[in-house]
Amino acid sequence: MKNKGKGEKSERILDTAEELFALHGYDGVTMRQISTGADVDVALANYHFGKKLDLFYAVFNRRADLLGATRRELLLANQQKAGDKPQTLEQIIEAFLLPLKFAQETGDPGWKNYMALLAYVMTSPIWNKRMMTDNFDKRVGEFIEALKLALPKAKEEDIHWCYHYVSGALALTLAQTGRIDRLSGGKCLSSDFDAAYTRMIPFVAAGFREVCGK
Amino acid sequence: MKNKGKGEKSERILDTAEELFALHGYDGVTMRQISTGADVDVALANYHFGKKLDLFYAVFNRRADLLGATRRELLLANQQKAGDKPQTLEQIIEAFLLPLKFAQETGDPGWKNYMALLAYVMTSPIWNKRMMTDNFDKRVGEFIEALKLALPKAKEEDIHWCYHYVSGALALTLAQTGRIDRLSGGKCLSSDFDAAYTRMIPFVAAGFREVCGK
DNA sequence: GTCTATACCGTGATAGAC
DNA sequence: GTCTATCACGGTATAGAC
Repeated sequence: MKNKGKGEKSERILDTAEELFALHGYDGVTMRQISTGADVDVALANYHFGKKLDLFYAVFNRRADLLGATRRELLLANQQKAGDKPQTLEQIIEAFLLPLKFAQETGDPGWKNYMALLAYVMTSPIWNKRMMTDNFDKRVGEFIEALKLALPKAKEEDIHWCYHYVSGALALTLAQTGRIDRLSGGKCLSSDFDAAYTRMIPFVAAGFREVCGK
Repeated sequence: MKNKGKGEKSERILDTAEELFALHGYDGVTMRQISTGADVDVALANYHFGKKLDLFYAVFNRRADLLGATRRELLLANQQKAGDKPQTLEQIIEAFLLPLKFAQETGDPGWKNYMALLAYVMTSPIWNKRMMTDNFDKRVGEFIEALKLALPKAKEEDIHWCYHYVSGALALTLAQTGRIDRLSGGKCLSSDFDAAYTRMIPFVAAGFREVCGK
């Protein structure tokens, strides 16, 4: 039976691959860079995970499930709290964003790399189609449904476009490009997820209300 | 003197490279794919543009100047129209977004590819640092200044973060990943820039007002 | 000056021996 | 699990045709 990530070297391969893929993209990374970074033999990644492409999927899927589960839990918990009334917009958006903030706060640097990887996949025409479909789209569907309940007057297209803007704002945040650092002369930091999320929630909530009606 | 883009083959190389880089990223494209796509010899791209990296820069810079100039013109025209009063938020945001809409409406498919390329560069930690600094940051500085005038009560950090959200929403739109098509069951289309821009303006304007104060 | 044919050499992914 | 060989492919330089 193939080791599914229990071995130490196996984990190191995933961690290194995650970091490098996040920074340089799939094609910008070689198996040799990964094995060198993980301090293992060139062939070991192959042995554990198969081809390069399968390693990429393994890296992406490792944390995807956990993220999806946390999002779902938060959304359901809020729904129970709200009882019969629809949730507020802010609650829904929080349930969507907070799991990423929590992950970041674990201190595991792997999560930071994973977020940049997620941004890469979200914004790539190629990878988005191949990878977001299986792992994320279903969960997003649940959010869209919650949004419809919270915004009963809204047209469906308007909700979808607004969700798209949230998704974009989130993706650029996850990408941690360092641009806001430059543009603000150091007053804001790409690494400051807390600053990003606290403003993002009111920002997008106001946007939703404006476009989708109160 | 080297041909700076006047020759027909030279243009074909740029167009093909633009399309492929936009879709697969820098490392995902080979010089041979580019020359095959442009139907020219492998060595010709080298002759006109030098190394692969220089070709990438040539592709990126070709339309960057035009885009920046149009943005500047619109911003200045609005400032003159407004006279002493500060511009409205909506005007500023429009001056920022409309040039991309216009470019799209020229019907030149190259612009569509360029937009996806721009999204790629904007969201990549590596390329953002290398390429957005020279070409775009100065112009963005002017927008941020205009925003400060329109939102006199705002803290500088708040403006920067809100600009960051706009930038993200825009990047994901430019990337044309096709995700909104899937999630909306075909009700919305990635290719429909008009739908994207008309909602984006009120969406982000409301967000700015919420976070940065009226 | 524009372009093609071709050759070079390094590097990459991966399979198979151990 | 590891080491090594294979073989294709990639970027780029050069020589010379038009």
